[in-house]
Amino acid sequence: MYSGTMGTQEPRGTEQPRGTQERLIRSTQELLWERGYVGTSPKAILERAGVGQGSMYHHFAGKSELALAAIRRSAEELRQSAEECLGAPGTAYDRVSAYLLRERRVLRGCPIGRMTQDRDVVHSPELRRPLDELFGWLQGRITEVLAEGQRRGELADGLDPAAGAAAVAAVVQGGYVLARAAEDPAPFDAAVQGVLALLAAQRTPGTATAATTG
Amino acid sequence: MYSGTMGTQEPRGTEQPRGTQERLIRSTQELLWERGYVGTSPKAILERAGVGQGSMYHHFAGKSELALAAIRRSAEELRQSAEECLGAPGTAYDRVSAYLLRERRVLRGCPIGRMTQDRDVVHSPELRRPLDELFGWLQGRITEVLAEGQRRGELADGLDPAAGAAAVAAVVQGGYVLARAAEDPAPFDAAVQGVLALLAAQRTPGTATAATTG
DNA sequence: GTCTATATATAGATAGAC
DNA sequence: GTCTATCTATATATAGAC
Repeated sequence: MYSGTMGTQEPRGTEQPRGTQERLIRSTQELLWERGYVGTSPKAILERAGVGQGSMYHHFAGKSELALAAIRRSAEELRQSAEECLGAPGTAYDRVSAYLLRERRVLRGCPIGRMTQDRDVVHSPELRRPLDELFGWLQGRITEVLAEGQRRGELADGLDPAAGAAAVAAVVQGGYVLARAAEDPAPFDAAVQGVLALLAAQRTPGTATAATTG
Repeated sequence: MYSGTMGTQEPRGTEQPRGTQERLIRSTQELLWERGYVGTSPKAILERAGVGQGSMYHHFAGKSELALAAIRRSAEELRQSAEECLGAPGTAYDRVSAYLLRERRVLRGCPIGRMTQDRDVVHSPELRRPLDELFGWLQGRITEVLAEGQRRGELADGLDPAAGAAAVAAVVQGGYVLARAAEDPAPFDAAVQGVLALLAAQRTPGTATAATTG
């Protein structure tokens, strides 16, 4: 049985090869990102992790339990990464802009968004939950940022924060799709520029770039 | 060998069960949509089509050739469907709005967008080409519509048509992702409303709803 | 805990009868 | 053109030795 993503034993600090369980989770994260759930075999996982089959089935009951740990981990990493941009100081526009423009390896796509195209994942309540939670959090967080911008007088009152937030989140996920179809990051960048320009038009006069209006 | 999507023989008009080859393409379209390329087995295809294994390998060299025919067909159907909205009369905003609001079975996602998450598809130049062409066409077509709106004086000159078009296309694809993560069409609808509201703010004063300005 | 068999089902395709 | 064997490789997991 899988003994929990966080629990039992934290890295000792001087743990060299980082532990079998940890390596299994990491290689599963990578493979799910590259190949999706159905395209990822237990064999590929243990080969990339450099462990034997017995080890894998000792730490995890099977493929789906390992995938659950990997998906949770990826979602948490993504959440932290987004929060670094969205929680930074600056105007609402600046923070959303930072989120949209942060360095991404566009052609690799989103490790969590990708999972929504995997039948076995969305059909499993357990596996789907981390996706739902991450994107729910993300939209909520962007909504907060936009609403705060309105309260501060940076953004037009007519803007619907929740709808704007959904559009921003969708542009990122859809940008990946367009970029992968073209095998070129350009459509992603264009979509981001497009939504940013539309959002910029919602700024109130005088909210140019840096407004330290607490 | 597969003898071409369009060619050799068109439906006779009174052809009852529609032909083995046609049934194979249709069931492949469905399965690729539901399960993706890697998740679709030849066995599943022929079972859904109701034909034997020999028939399938008689008409198509293998899975990838069949997938190519199915993907081309789906892309063409999608193109026609989009053109019905984007080529309709009305203001640029109305036409883009019609495209964004047309009836979609949101939780099923986009049959072509889905393929971008399939490693075997994007790594195959032949299989990826129809995706590239469809999304390239789509963004170009929306760009035209927006640019035309500007020329007609309906939309603000400051709007970048190509970036706006990329954003619109991305919102649709990303909307599917958010909706599937939530197992609920609501995020899709919210994203569409969000981008439409932002676009509406680009309309010039006096271009309310129906402007028959030829 | 980790390893090497072993086992069953399916994937993807070929061969050859009708 | 269509069908039923047949075939090899892999997916996913279990068993049991060390």
